[in-house]
Amino acid sequence: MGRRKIEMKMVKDSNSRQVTFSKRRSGIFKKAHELATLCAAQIAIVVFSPGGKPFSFGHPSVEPVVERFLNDKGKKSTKVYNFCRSEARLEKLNNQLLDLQRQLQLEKKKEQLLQKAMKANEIPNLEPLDEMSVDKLLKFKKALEELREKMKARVVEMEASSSLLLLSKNYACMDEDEIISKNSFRKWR
Amino acid sequence: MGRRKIEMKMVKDSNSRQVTFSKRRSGIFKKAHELATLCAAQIAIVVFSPGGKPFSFGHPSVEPVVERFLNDKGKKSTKVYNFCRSEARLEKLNNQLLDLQRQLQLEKKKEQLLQKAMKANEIPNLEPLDEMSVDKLLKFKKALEELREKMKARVVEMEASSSLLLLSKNYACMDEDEIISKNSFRKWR
DNA sequence: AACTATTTATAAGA
DNA sequence: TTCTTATAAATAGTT
Repeated sequence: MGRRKIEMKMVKDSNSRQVTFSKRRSGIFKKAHELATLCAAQIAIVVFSPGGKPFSFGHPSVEPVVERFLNDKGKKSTKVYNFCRSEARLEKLNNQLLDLQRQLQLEKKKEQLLQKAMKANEIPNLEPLDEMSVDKLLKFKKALEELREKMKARVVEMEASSSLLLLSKNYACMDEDEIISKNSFRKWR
Repeated sequence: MGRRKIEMKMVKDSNSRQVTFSKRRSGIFKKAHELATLCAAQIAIVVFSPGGKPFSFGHPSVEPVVERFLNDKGKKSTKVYNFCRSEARLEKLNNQLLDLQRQLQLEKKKEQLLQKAMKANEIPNLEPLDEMSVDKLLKFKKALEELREKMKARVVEMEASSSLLLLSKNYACMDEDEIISKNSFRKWR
């Protein structure tokens, strides 16, 4: 499009490349705005210039669109990108918290009882914890360990920048089940 | 662009709107591909059709580009999106894990000791836990409670879909020092 | 930044 | 839906 047709290869001259980038970025953002207007569609674009500078366009804005996308994905994808629905994740976190709370209350009560018992038996400075508590803590620890391993792998995978998204994703979806196929996502091509 | 010039308003007819969406989405994705090829640029696009179906294009793929963008943002913005560097976040998680592990080992050892003591003193079924352990667990619980509260607020705010990003952000940055104010988290809108 | 000769995208119609 | 095509829009090279 222009005075001449150009080859679809990287523009070699750095200055020309920057000019082409600016022009085409503007063009794409304009098209995105039109798409959003004409079709009442949400769209987010993020792009890095050859020099590494970030640009973005979003309707209504980048973040909610991206998050909607990432959340949606979890409903359908089986491999790495298994995000869960927010509600499910929240509920899970809540349950973990409630478990912890119950545990702690139990511990505090037993602590009191045990300390009394200790005094009565002249064994100082000991506090109560039943086997269930220890078991639950061990399970929680294990889950966190798995999370850490996944994050490590991810960090390596993505060069210098690790995935905070994936962290929370894996954490929240630890035992999620509703998953289909990763390939169903890229409709383009 | 076409047989006729059209007004830049939402296409009223639902079918026409879907057709327009499909055509223009293809066009934008093609332009994005060209931009990436010509300029060696990274680009990610996510878009929802009028019917709410997600489509995406990414070079090299959506996630790393989006994450780079979000991470970059945190470095420069004093406002909302203060993500932490991945490494810092990972290290913090690691430390939390190590703390938990130490705690558990301590508990297990004390449990054994206490059970022996119990038997010696004829007090059955009690296990050891020192005051430090309880204190640490209480602090951890408190942090998780704060997280839960933030998530709840967030979910309400964003209609049905809560912010996984913000979850992990708040979680990983729980005791970060480069946080400006608690309110600075809800920036959009 | 502006200007155009061309190429490309696309609205309507089939 | 897919294709055709007249026209609008984008843009490569130029000034």
